[in-house]
Amino acid sequence: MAILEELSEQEIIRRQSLDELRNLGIDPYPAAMYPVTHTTEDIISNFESMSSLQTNVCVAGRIMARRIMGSASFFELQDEKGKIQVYVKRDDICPGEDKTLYNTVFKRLLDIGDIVGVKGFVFRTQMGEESVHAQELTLLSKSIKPLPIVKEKDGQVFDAVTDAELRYRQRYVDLVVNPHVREVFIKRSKIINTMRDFFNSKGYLEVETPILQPIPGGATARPFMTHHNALDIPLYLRIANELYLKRLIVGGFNGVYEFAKDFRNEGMDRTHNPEFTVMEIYVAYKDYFWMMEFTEEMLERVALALHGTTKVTIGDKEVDFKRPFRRLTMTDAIKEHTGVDITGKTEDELRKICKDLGVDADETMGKGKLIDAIFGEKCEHHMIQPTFIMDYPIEMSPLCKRHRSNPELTERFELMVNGKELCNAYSELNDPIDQMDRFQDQLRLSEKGDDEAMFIDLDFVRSLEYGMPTCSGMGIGIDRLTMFMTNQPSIQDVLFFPQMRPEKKAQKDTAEAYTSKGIPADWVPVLQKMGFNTMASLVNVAPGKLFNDICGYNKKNKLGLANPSMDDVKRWVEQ
RNA sequence: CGGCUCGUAGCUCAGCUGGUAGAGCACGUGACUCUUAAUCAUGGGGUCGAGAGUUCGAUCCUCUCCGAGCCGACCA
Repeated sequence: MAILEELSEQEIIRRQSLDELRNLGIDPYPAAMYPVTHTTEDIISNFESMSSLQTNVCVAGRIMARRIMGSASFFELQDEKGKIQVYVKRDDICPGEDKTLYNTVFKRLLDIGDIVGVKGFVFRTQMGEESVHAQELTLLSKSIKPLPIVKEKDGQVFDAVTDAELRYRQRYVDLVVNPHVREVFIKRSKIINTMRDFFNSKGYLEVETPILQPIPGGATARPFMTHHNALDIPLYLRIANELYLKRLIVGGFNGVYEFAKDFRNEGMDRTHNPEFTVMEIYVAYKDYFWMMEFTEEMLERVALALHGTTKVTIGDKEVDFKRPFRRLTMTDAIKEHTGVDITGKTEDELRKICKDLGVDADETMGKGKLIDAIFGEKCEHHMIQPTFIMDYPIEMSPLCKRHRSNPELTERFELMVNGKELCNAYSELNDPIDQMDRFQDQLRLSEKGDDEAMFIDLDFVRSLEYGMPTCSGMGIGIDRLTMFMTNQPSIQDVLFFPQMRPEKKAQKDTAEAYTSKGIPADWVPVLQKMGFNTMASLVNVAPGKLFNDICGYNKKNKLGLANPSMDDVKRWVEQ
């Protein structure tokens, strides 16, 4: 009575195949290792010699397509590296009298999606296709849920799975049926490895710092809160690791870096995920000029490692990561794109400039925020090619050293690429008295209503009191960098498992909930199939209509159940 | 948070000024020893996202909700 089950017809058939396989003495989930000798890529790339030698190979992977004929068949085997066609001939895999392995197991009990191992030799078919001629076929893992079917011919793909929800929620399916998706993640790994190799070659130390922090410092963002039971204190998931890495510079390391997951309890969109990866690096005795050159070299290396060229396509633009990048002060950038010189302007004057330029500004905004608003609205999106924007207003940068020649500014740069911020770096503030003052300015901002102001981390200030060498630090968003380097428009395409709203299952009462009210167990699946998934949903249903519907359903589907009486049905809906 | 679009078979998608649904692939059965989007024959498969309303009757109209995407706001 398949129709009454939760499972689809195809799922039921596959579960039955599972039983049949076991009855034949075949374990659909064998424990033993399988002695794979080659990947599909090994075979394809060495095909000429392997086929002329009829090299024996042992490959394993997933069945992605089957072309079954009488006593010979072909299937597509997909492994991590690609696909290859396998030729299965009945009398080759069943040399004796018993043809069960071919006729029953291969043709009927195996399915697309199953993971199998093949021992055989490399050859080319009459049609010219590179293939493996199977001499032994082993089921390694049975798939009981049908995969989406994607067809392909001459590189053209038919019925590709594009549904974003399925792709992101069930990334494992996406990776199987859209093999090109894995390229993005392989490149992501290569980006990180290239950076790590670069840092290590300079002798900098990869470190790990706390994710659970009592004070969420180092950035301005709303944190996720949690609670430690034994200590009975609130803890925050980190929004940045800057303050911890600088403590390590105080402790005497010359260069430290961390690829860190940060967490921010804010909005989600095409470029923001609640958890994201940032690389931060701090190097002693350097300043932000040095860091600009370091950043240029790092990004140029990444582009070359990935593409073999410094030119990278992003959307309809071509971005060139060739050193050196353009450098522009924030003041000059604003002058360039608005014609206004903000040098030496007071807060009130800046507010008027905003108004004249049509930039939204309100009373809670200080000088720093006003300038940032002008830059954000009028300049940022023009910076397509990598551009260092230097010398930010002091109010915006409470952890950054004052500019050596202008006390209203800081020695900070951001690297803009494709109109977006990619890197953020400072000559780090190491004057503990100044640092404490800046934290207190933040406190005042927060009292004024700025909910982005920073928390004060007194232990961090204490560490500076012991003395931190001059130092430059830089942070770069790895997700955003990966989006740029792989030309993906959405952060969800560079995260394996982007955050999604939880799936909700339709609520269903158990069979007991029905039977305890006098409804025969046989009728429960019928009622649920018709949408009455809970007893509550039956309340106030017209008994006549329900009676007609379920008896009709019984008849239509030839269930052969004894129909209830009209009075029975009345009692059901009166519960 | 606001605007727009979408949600129909396992997958990709049609459909209907409102009369409970179709295709291709996949799946079942049968045929077929070099196929390749295999082919041929035949068969089964659907709470049309959920709920409420209007109606004799809703997959379709109205409202609410859920989920997704795009744009904008906010946030970095």
